[in-house]
Amino acid sequence: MSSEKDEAGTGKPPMRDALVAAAFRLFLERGYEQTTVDDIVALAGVGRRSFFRYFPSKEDVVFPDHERCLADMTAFLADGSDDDEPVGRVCDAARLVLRMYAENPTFSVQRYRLTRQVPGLRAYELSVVWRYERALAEYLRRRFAARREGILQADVIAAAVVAAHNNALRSWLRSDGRGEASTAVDHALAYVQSAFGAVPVPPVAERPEDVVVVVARRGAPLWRVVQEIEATLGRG
Amino acid sequence: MSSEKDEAGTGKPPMRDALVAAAFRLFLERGYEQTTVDDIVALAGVGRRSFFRYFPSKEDVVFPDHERCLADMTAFLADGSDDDEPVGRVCDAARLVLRMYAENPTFSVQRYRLTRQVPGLRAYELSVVWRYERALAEYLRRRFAARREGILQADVIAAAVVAAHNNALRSWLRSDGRGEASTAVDHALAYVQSAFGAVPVPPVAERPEDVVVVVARRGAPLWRVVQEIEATLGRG
DNA sequence: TCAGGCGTGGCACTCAGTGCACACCACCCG
DNA sequence: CGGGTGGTGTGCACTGAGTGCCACGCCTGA
Repeated sequence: MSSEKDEAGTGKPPMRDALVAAAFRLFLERGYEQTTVDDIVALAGVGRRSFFRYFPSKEDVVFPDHERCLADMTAFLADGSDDDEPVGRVCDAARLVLRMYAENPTFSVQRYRLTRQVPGLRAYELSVVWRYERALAEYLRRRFAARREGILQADVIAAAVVAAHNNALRSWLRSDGRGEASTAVDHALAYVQSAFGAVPVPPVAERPEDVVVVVARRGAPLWRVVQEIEATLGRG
Repeated sequence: MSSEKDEAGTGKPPMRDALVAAAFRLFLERGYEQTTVDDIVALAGVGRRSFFRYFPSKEDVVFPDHERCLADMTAFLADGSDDDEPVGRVCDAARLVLRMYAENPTFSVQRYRLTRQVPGLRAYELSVVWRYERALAEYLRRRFAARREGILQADVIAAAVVAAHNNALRSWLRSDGRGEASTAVDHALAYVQSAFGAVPVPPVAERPEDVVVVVARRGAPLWRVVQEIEATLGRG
């Protein structure tokens, strides 16, 4: 094992990457459950104890960058101002996750195939996704603190955003990472935004003389009302 | 260990129940992770091997009835006719889960406290919830097969229904199972139904003179407009 | 009475994960 | 220069979950 120095100032320990690479080689050629941690460390040429220094569990080696991504998302949500439209903000936060997947399409596709067929990994992925969802929900709870049903709305909208994101992400992964991932996700998130009323407003901002009048029957489905408004406002 | 006969035709093996009882006694008095399977089988007076005959893993003993409940939900969804309103149907399916929790309030509350503080159990619960969500989503996918965005809508609505249900369920559990669980869930599910268009509408439907007029500046954030409408319509 | 199924128990084994002690290396300090 | 000192990698022994296998008792039907 060459004791390589950390080159070019990237703070990445090379050993960690070596373990991920060795793990995936074995997972792909003989399956996740058929690979023991001993196999991985043998191929990587390191001690078994070191594996658990970098990854708390065998499953963690399959999701090596989610911890960082979750931190990025939390920071992104904390950075926002109170002028941000909340639902749009959490949609943008979800796009951060997509970007991480899109950075390494082949790796992401391999991991997707792995998690699809190994129940243990699927369960682990659920707990990862759950943490993203919690981060979004906590943000929305703060932003909706004034609303009567803020907590409920926050949880539901966070779940919907995550579901839409995952739907688009998975369809992209199923296509072997061909095509542009972001368009599918944009489309899916737009659906959620339309359902929950918040639509990006950016371009039209300065024409205060334009006024829209909407007449709605009390008891009408809210989404129909929103659809009308969207149509009237000239987008959607 | 008295070799009791199966009384009154309930198809329940007594050994299974004895294991659940022994497990929860130990979990509550010394914690989940501090209790080994050996402890459980010793208290229940059975062989260690028999534990894994009834429960595939130590975690399963905490959720002894979810398997049956999931089967009930699947059957319920399969039984429905094509005339059912789909979103209403999945909401009713979610209420089945609530009913299971409400059948044993004290047990449900104990389990809730346990899962809240043991990460491993939380992860396991996620995979249980995921299976419910999949069942709902599969049903909606079938019902929405004709829609352009049927798959996306099915996944998003299923996630929203589950999130709303869980939000209400947890608030009920946090109150130690006091009060009526169903009212909170009804309320939460009504919010989801209003967001996704299928509104029961029953009582208000016949008053076409109730009209809401909203005046909005073009370019105003749509979510602000929606907030006004929600307030005016008297929900939210 | 014997044959065969079934529920159960015991035993040994694999493997993930942990605690602990030790070795090595860099850097700092007197 | 010698001796701390902290971080990082390693070896070892141990716990505990989960599994495969086989043997035993029990019940049932031929």
